[in-house]
This record gives sequence, structure tokens and C-alpha cells, in this order.
Amino acid sequence: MDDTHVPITRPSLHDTIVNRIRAMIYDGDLKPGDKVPERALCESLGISRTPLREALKVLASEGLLDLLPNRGARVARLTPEAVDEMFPVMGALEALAGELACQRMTDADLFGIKALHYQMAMHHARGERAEYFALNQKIHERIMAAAGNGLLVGLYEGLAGRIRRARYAANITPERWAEAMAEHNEILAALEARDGARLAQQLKDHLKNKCQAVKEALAAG
Amino acid sequence: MDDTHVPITRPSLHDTIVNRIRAMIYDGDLKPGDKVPERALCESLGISRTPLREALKVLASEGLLDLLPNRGARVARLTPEAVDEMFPVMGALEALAGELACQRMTDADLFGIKALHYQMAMHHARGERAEYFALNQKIHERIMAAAGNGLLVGLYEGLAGRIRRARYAANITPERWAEAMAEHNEILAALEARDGARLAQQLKDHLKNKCQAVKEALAAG
DNA sequence: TTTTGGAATTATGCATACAAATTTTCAGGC
DNA sequence: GCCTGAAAATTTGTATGCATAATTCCAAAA
Repeated sequence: MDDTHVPITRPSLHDTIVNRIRAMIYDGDLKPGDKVPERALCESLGISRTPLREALKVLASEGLLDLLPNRGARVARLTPEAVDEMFPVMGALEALAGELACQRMTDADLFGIKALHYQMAMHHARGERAEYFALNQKIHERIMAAAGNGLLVGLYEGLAGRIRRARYAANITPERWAEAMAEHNEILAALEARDGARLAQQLKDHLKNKCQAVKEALAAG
Repeated sequence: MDDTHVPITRPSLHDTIVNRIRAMIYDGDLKPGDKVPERALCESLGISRTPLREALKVLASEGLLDLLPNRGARVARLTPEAVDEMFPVMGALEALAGELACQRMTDADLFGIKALHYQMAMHHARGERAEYFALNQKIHERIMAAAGNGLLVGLYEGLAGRIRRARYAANITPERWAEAMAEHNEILAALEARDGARLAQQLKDHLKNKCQAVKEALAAG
């Protein structure tokens, strides 16, 4: 048999559980510091403890949960120290994505991102914060996707997921918001010019500023 | 109670198993493509299937194993496509580490790396391949460590672990070896000058060349 | 009233048990 | 001889049970 022929795989229960709990954390159903209620989750998901606990181990290895021996799992808190470690890494990953995207993206990719950008600019002009953030995230994801590197996307998503709530929570000031929008204009320009080095630098700077905003939000909230 | 006071934690059985199996894969006790023998491992480790299976799930999420539904776990094969995805990411991570290390490393860090470098140069001169590779790995790890970013180290180790065997297996040609050594001389020079940008670029280039070597080794072996 | 010790309760970690899927074996047909 | 297919054996996925550690609760003492 040829191993390159990957067989059909139904979604496994285990993966489903991992994704469900991940979603609960992203959506805020489980808040940082919360104890993960094993029994309650078993009942609400209609499963036994074994697959649930397997899922908890995986989520812990992703850094989304803390596993305290003999004391269960807690949703990981986002400390300022963790944020300080995460943003430089995300900056490096986004910078790489930018360089690769400049080399590889199709014109369709570029047009798609352009469309999202102008839509985002509109929401900024209207002061629609939630819509702006959603588009913002989508643009970064699209640049990632255009890089055509699945591993890169996976690592980025993992980190982005961990700070997503904090990122939204960041009660952005009008000044910082205008600044971010200006940065995005620069990003789009570099992307259109397919200037990888410039795009990489701008994404890095953009992330650095975002880091500051997230940390201030953490300190405040 | 104050959550910042982290309680004492004995090593949990689960983590122990993860590390043991990881080591078995690194050491080649479990080879790429091998089915992971659940029953046999349970007996040799003296544990039941539950914690073992939890460990397998974690290792799969790290990319070290492939989990085929209803068909068990296999040690992940390193495909050329995976290598093509991994090296740019590792390059970006090493480049970041280089920049951070230039900012943060102590003189003691630098001296330590210098010592390893010259030791490595000696093994190169003597044609001692295994010793050279071991030192080489250590130098890269030291630069990582000097960056002082635990998350970065963790991600790097995860990727480095996945290609470690292939990297050693690379039957390096004398020409490529000399080239690699020259690259390391440049790396050390940039490190001594604490020139982050230059170091980042050199680490990236060095990795790109290594990527080529690993892929050739994969194609050959 | 606050504190302390310990029993009762609960939760966690691991082992075992059972059901469902897969792989293997082997008899029968071509 | 080789292919087909059904039954047996193995393996995997999930549930349950039990021992141990942690938490809670409550009574007694300072």
C-alpha cells in the first residue's frame, strides 16, 4: 500500500472536543483563570471523562490551559510577561508571511486583501470598532494564507488565538486607532508593490505597537 | 489565595511519558513511518493505556506523530514539503533569536558561545562529524537561550526536534561542510559585534543552506 | 470570635472493561 | 494458483470504576 494516499478520515471525537473547548475559550465562555469544569463539560458534551481529558492535555500543550497536577486545568492567564514573549514571535512570523506573500500571492489574493482593507477603512471612518477588529484580523490571516505555508499559519493561529480576547478588549484610543489605520495603509502599499522587505518591517512595527496597546489593556482591565 | 504563588508540582506521569516517547523518537528507537506499539509501550513503561494515549495525542499536536482515526499513531515522516515549510519558519525564529541575543546577551553568554564555536572549528578541522554536529546544535541552542524568550525557545526546539535525525543523517560533503563552517565564522563575528540585523540575515542564509542539505539527504536516504 | 484539626466530600489520575472498527486468517470458488 | 469474502483475532475508542490527593465543612479549643 502506498502511504502517500491518505485515507478518508471522519472528524474524530477527540478533535471535535479540542475544537469545541478552544472555541469556548476564544468566545469567552471559559475565562482566563477559570477552572475547567470537567464533570459539567462531560455532561454538556455528552461524553465521558477520557476523551475530554485527552483534549485538555492537548490544549495545555498549546498553552491555552494550565494543568495543575491533582488540581485540574485552568484557562491560562495572559500575563504581561507572556505577551512580551508572544509579540516578538508573532512579529517574526508575520514578517516571514509578508515576505513569502510578496513572492507567492496571486493577483486574486491581492485584490481580496485590498477589498478587505478598504472595508476596514470604512469601519474605521464610521467608528465601528468590532467590525474594524474583525476585518483587521481577517487581513492578517489572508496575508498569512497567501504565504502558502501551513506550518506558519498553524503557529500564528495558535498564538493569535491566545491573545485574541485581549486584543479585542484593548480599548483603543482614537489616536492609536488612526495610527494603526495609517500603518495598515503602509502595509497595503508594500503589498501592492510586492516589496517583501518593506512589508516585513512594517508588519513587525505594526505588531510592536499592537503589543503596547494589548499590554495597556491588560494593565487596565 | 494569590495565584501568582505557583504551588510545588511533582513531575506528572503524563509529562514523563510524553518526554520518554519524544526521546524515543529523537533517538531513533521509533523511526518515521513506524506504527507506535501501544500495548508494547504500556508494558515496557509499566503504565496503562490511558496516560499513554494522552501522551500520544499531545505528541500528535506537536507534529511528531500522525494520528490515523481507528488505526493508531505513526511516527510522522519528514516529507520534502514539510521541510520546505519548516526551514523558513526556523529561519525566522533564529533570526529573531539573533536580534534579541545581540541586545540581551551577557558577556558570559558570548564567551560561552565563542568557546563552543572554536571547539566546533576544531572538530571540523579533524573531520569529526558527530562531534561537529553536536556542537553546532549547541551553538544554535545557546543563541536561542541568550534571546531570553521561553516561547521562542519552545517553538524552535519543537521544530528542531522534528528534523534532528534528518539533519544528522545529512551526509555532508566536504565543500558544504567548509561552507557551513565559514558561515559560522560570520555568525560569530556578527554576534561579537552585536550587530543584530547582520546576524539575523546570516542565520537566515545559513538555515537556507542547511535546508538544501537536509532535503538532499532526504532524497538520497 | 478566630483558629485549628480532622472527618466527609469532591475531584483527579490511572487502570480496567467493553463496544466498535480494523486487520488477519483461512476456507471456498473461479 | 489467485482472488473473494466471511469469521476470528487484534486494535482502537470510549466509558466506567477505584485509589489517592485535594478541598470543604464543621466542631472543638484558645
